[in-house]
Amino acid sequence: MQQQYPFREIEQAAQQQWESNNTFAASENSDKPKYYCLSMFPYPSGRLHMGHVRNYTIGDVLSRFHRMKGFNVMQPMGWDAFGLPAENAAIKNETAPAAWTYSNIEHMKTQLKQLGLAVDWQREIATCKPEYYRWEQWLFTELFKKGLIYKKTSTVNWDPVDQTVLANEQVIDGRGWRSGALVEKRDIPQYFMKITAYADELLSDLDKLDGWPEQVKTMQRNWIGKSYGCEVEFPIVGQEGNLKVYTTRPDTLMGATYVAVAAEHALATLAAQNNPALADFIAECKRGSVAEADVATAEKKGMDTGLFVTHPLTGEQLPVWIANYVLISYGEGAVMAVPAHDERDFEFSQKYTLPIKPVIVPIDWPADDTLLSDSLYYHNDGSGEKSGPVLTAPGLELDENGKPKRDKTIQWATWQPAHSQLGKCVLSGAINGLTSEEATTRVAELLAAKNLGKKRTQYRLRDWGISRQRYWGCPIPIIHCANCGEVPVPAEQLPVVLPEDVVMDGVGSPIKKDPSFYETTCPTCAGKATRETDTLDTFFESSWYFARYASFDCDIAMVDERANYWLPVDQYVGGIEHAILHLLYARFFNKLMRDAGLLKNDEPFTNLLTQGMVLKDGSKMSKSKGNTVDPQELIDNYGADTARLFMMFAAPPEQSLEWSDSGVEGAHRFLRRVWKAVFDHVEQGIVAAYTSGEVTADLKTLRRQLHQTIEKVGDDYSRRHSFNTAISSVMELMNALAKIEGVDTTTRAIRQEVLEAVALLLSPIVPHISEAIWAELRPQSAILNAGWPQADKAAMVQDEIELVIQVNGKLRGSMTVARTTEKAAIEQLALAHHSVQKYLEDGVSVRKIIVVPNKLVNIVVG
RNA sequence: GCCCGGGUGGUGAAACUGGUAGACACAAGAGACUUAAAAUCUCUCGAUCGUAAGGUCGUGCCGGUUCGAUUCCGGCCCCGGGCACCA
Repeated sequence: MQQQYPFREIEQAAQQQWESNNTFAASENSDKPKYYCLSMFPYPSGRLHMGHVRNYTIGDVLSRFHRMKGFNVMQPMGWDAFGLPAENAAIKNETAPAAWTYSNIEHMKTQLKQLGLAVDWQREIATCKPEYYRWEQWLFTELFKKGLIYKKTSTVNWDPVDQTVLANEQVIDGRGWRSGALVEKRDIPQYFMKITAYADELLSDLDKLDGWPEQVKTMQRNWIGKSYGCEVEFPIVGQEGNLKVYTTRPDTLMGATYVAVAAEHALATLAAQNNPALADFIAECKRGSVAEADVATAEKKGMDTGLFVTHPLTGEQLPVWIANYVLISYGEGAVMAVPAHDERDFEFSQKYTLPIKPVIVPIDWPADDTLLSDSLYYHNDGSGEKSGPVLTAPGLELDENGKPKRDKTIQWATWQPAHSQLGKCVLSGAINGLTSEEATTRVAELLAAKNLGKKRTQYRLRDWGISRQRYWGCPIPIIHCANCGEVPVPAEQLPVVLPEDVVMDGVGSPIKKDPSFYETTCPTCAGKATRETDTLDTFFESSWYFARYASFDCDIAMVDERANYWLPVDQYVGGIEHAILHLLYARFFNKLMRDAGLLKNDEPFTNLLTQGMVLKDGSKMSKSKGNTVDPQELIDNYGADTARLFMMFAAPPEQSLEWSDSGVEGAHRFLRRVWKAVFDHVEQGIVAAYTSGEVTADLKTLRRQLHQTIEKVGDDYSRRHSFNTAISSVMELMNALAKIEGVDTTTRAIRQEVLEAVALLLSPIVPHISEAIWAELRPQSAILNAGWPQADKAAMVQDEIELVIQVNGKLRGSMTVARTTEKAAIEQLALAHHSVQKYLEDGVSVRKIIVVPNKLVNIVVG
């Protein structure tokens, strides 16, 4: 054994052996329970970054741990290979996106192998290869035939100078990133997937996902956003037809003081026909990006259309406004505005001095008939502090200005109706006195009687637009025929292959300018026809790759029976940034594939671990911030085991991780200490690990710690995913071992026992060094066959325990008692304890004694 | 703006079910070894008062519940993730 820790040699040797023996090849023919461990596949951007190292180390630790626990493990790897960066790189470097992508994959694959991942590389897939995307083209045609994919117009960011569609990311402060031109919204026809048809199941099945973080499920629930409300129709004054709105608060209908429509709404277009000022305003609203964050943070602006609608219940005429805070894509693209009970409507009404009419009060307010009409009080206290309107009832105390006193004892004077809580209806005619819940039902009935509305369930979730006007993506398998319309490409003509040998000039997609791609014949009538030249959203590829790994080499179907062996994925690991979109789309695809008879499971991922980001100097490592650390240097200088150990030790996996050069040094130092401890032991000759016999108290304590550590580390790996504390407890064990100096037979046998266990406990995290030291400790056996160590329960038993003594909850001392000491005896010992005595003087009496078993005694005096 | 997280020493963090705040590391300081340096090893290390014993304060801020709160509740501040065409 070498005295110095030879990490390069060790790592190379181990990796070569794993590769030549196909050590981590997964097979469906096993008696063991299966464990499918999947990490989110990387986009082949060129080089591995620290986020990859963290993600894949977590996945590898879980894979290797489960392998040791006796599972039939599959851990695959592949490439999310289509996407925008390849086009940008192609324009910049004058290379084809395909060539750039393939060379990146080559390099990154080498890097991943240097990390020592227990991956089954036979199953590698790249989504840009026809043998992968032909199957999603096939699924597309099937879903198209079923009506689950359809075409409609929708809005994109348009760069009027570059004449191109921009991704949200490419819009900076409302301008195109290359041209600097003001971006416009433009409507173009696109394909959509009917994810809303699965909204209910996507929502309700979240309850089955016990292995998912609660925060992710909450985010998905809110994203789907099921709401129960009402559609309400407002007849348009002087014209045929009604303006339809959707509201979640029908109980506030009597408080509506205007209606607002989105700039894209048909009524807005109509009103602008003979009104240039309005047309200008609509044009202004259509500037800027389509991103919801931009729309929602924009200053609230609006303009009166001059049109009026009739309130469906009161007959009152309400003005119609165009407002930039109304989203065309949600509900009906129009809202009834109730400034008294909606924050946004309130802000808008303040700005444009529209009336505010409070109609909801807390349940225990006086009955409506005691409210006088002049008791309605619009409040703006002039303090500059934002304040809603305040309702006041007779009998309330008013100050010298006639305003209700802001006094805590008079609840109403400080209650601001603009906060949107539920309550009881007042000043509301036919629904006076009803609770919000009762009013909701009653309003629906009243509207239904007039044929001007009804109850409706609404989702925030929208259908998924999948068309992209870009080159480097999967071609949409549709043929446009003048006679037959949109014809899906027949299965036997798939795949529609994306030409890879192209030149990117930065103006539009090469296939849109390539007749040899788009000119074709109609599969139905054989007449001249053109291919669709849009490509699919890259989320399409990443929505089903988890199934393809099981059937990676199947060339007759999208997936085969092996998918039903491996799925669902037992453990999915990836960044928290994918909590909504990717994970929702993948769940959706799983259900689509199930309903197409391809899969049996309802949900794709049983357990989910969302890993935090890698930061440096408090912010995310990224090229643009110039704060990246190249993992390659780390691997070259310290080895993969150090990189892995540091990543797992620096923070729990779900939290963000702060990069630290000296932390890496520390991780490396620990591995050297482990190596040295084994070297020193082995130098004197290896022995059989301790099994039984008399031991000294110190050795007994060491063995107790050893077996407690085995138990804890197993729990940390499996239940808690708390790799950092697993490592720290092994460090503590090594520190304890270092204090034991004896060289007698028993001590050496116990040292052997500890070191063997340390190799096993650390092996999921640092597999190379663990394998090497195991080979020294047990020359005739392989660590990969050793399995997870068993904790010896008998060795873990503690005869004496330390109890903390508190007086009034403050720490005053501690005492050691036998484990079996009775509660009463503990109380007496605590009262008699010297640290307690001075708190019992001066006639204070003991009021209560609380004994928390194995923890503490708290004496309450007073 | 909306939804979801997070905030603990000089730093990364630990405290798992309301029960000893700061385990384990990093950095720093002191010492040992060495011709010297590196490496390694030993000790100190939240703030504050005290010669010491010991006391007081302390987990973003304000308030509450409790014998006891980093942990539960209410309100606020700051930082991060997502917002449907970045992946």
